[in-house]
Amino acid sequence: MRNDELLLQHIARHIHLEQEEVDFFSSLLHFKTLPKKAFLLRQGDICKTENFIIRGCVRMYTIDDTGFVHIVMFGVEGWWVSDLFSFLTGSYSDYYIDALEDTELLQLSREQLEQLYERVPKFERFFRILFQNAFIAQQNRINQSLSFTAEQRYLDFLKKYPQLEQRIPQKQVAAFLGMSPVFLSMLRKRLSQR
Amino acid sequence: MRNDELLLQHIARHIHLEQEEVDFFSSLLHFKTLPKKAFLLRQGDICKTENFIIRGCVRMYTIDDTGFVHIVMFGVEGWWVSDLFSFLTGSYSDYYIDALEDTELLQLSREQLEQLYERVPKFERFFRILFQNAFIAQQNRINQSLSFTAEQRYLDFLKKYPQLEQRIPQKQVAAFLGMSPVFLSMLRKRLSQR
DNA sequence: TTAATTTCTTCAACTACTTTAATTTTTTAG
DNA sequence: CTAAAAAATTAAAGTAGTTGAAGAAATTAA
Repeated sequence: MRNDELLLQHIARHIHLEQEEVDFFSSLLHFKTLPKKAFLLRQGDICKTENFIIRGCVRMYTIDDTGFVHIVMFGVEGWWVSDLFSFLTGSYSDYYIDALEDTELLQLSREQLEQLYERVPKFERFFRILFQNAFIAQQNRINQSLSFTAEQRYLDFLKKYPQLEQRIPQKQVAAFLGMSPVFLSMLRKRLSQR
Repeated sequence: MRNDELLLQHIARHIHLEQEEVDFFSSLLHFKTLPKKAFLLRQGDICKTENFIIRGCVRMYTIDDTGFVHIVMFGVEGWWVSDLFSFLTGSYSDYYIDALEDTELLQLSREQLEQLYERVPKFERFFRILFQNAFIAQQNRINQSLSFTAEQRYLDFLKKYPQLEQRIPQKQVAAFLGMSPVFLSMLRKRLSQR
């Protein structure tokens, strides 16, 4: 199987491409493996790529003054990750991205992306829909962080990403949900006793 | 001044339009006034429009089981508001949108938007950039809701939207920042005493 | 396989923030 | 301009979630 199979499937859901457009697109992609614990981006770096995950799992996070980790997103197969702001403006990133499992990525640099928009404008549509959906998901998450208790956030996480909990250490789940690992452990006990 | 002046300026920052494209676009817009306290959307409604604010101020919020208001976003001049998920899927909305001041809007329905994408595909680019920027802003807000204290969130709000605090009741600011109005009042006192 | 490291759990002390309720100030409406 | 309603302040009691510390369990590495 071609390593861009998954990505092409995702694209085909939203736009139709001619074979030559597929070939051009594929020629722009750069394949990269990221072993577990390796960094894709560190605070202070400039984010040079948009990254599509074809296998594995990454987290994107910040570290505060007291050394705590706060996870802004997990990325698994079929997701895009990058610090978009740094990527688009060339500014230094506040974020870290590293691999929680051995991971395989397809990368697009900014110049390549711009070439792509120019040569195949249909990709404007593809990314418009991609960001539109990402925006909706984030708006929902913001709403829940305002209106849900820690327990509700955890239960919703289980429902929304049923497979993810097995793959990710519990303390990372806590750092994603905005609670301490100790409290998440307590929550889980309380829930299991019902 | 034409009532679509502001919107056309925003668009011109990202794409170039021919006069006939401008005219076609303008012909799709529907002007609407929303008096203070009037609803643009209620929970249970289907969101039928994307709304560009040319004057005034709105809030988008949910109400939880205990009757509390949680504000997901404010919108002022130059911002788009809608429940995108409901708008795109036709599902019932969880959100309320109402006006905090007398407000004027330009509205686009889904059919009109689809016509627009078809006749002037450059708008794919415009909305791609719009959602891309909105995504970045939201990602930042999620990160801050995870890693900032209530005080840091308030100070950042003041810095990011210096003009907004004058226009919006303090309790709404609290509902936006994810703290109780009582606590925000305490915070402000503490800060002013330094 | 074992040692080393990381993660998870449990408990108790603590704190950032909420809740309730009473008073004052500001805004709105007639 | 005045009355009524809404918003902001203050104080006190309460609670959801944190912190720190110590042991148990699981994972990693050699």
